[in-house]
Amino acid sequence: MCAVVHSFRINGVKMSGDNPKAPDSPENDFTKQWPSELSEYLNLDDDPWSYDDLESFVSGHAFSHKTEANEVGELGGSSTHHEEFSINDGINEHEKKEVRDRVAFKTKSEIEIMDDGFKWRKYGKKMVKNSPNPRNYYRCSVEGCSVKKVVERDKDDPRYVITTYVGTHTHPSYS
DNA sequence: CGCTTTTGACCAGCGC
DNA sequence: GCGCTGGTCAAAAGCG
Repeated sequence: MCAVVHSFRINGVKMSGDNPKAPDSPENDFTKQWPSELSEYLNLDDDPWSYDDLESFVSGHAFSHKTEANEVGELGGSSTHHEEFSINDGINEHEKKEVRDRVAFKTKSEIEIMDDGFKWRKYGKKMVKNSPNPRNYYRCSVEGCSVKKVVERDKDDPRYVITTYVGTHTHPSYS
C-alpha cells in the first residue's frame, strides 16, 4: 500500500467546491485505479475535479496546500524532496484563456505509462528546456473526448514521473 | 487491416 | 521584430 500522496495546489486561486462534477465522473474511477505509488498530487486548476473524489482517493492522506515532503522519504528511502514547480507563476494567465481542469500527479514509478483506466494515444514528444527528460503528450483515444495528459520525468529525481491531466473525460473509463 | 507510435515540421505565445 | 519554447499535426512505420 502506501500510496503516499502529496496534494497541493499550484495556482492557488480558487478552491470553490461549488461546481462539483457529476458524481459518476470517470475520474473517480481512475483515481481509484491508480496502480502506482502516488507521491504527489497537484491541482493545477480549480473546480472540475471534485475534491470529494480526491479525498476519497487520498483516503486520509495529507491534503495540504503546499508540499512538505515529509512523506516522500518513506517511499523509497529517498531523501526529502522539495517541489519547485513554478506553474504558480503563469497559471493565472493561462487559465484566463482556456486551461480548464488541470491536475498533475507526481508518481514514483519506473514506467511512465500507467493504466489509469483510460486509453491514451501518444501524439507528441518534446524535449523541454527545464528538464533533460523528454515530455510526452497523450490524448484520450475515445472519440469526442479531448482530455490530454502530459508525462515527464522529474528532472531532479528521475524515479518520479509527473503526469499532468488536462480536461475532463466525457465518458466512463474503458476498463 | 486498423490502431498506435514515432518523429520532424509547423504554429502560436511570450520575452527580450 | 526576432528568436525561443512549448504544444500540436500529420505522414510513415510498426504491431497485434
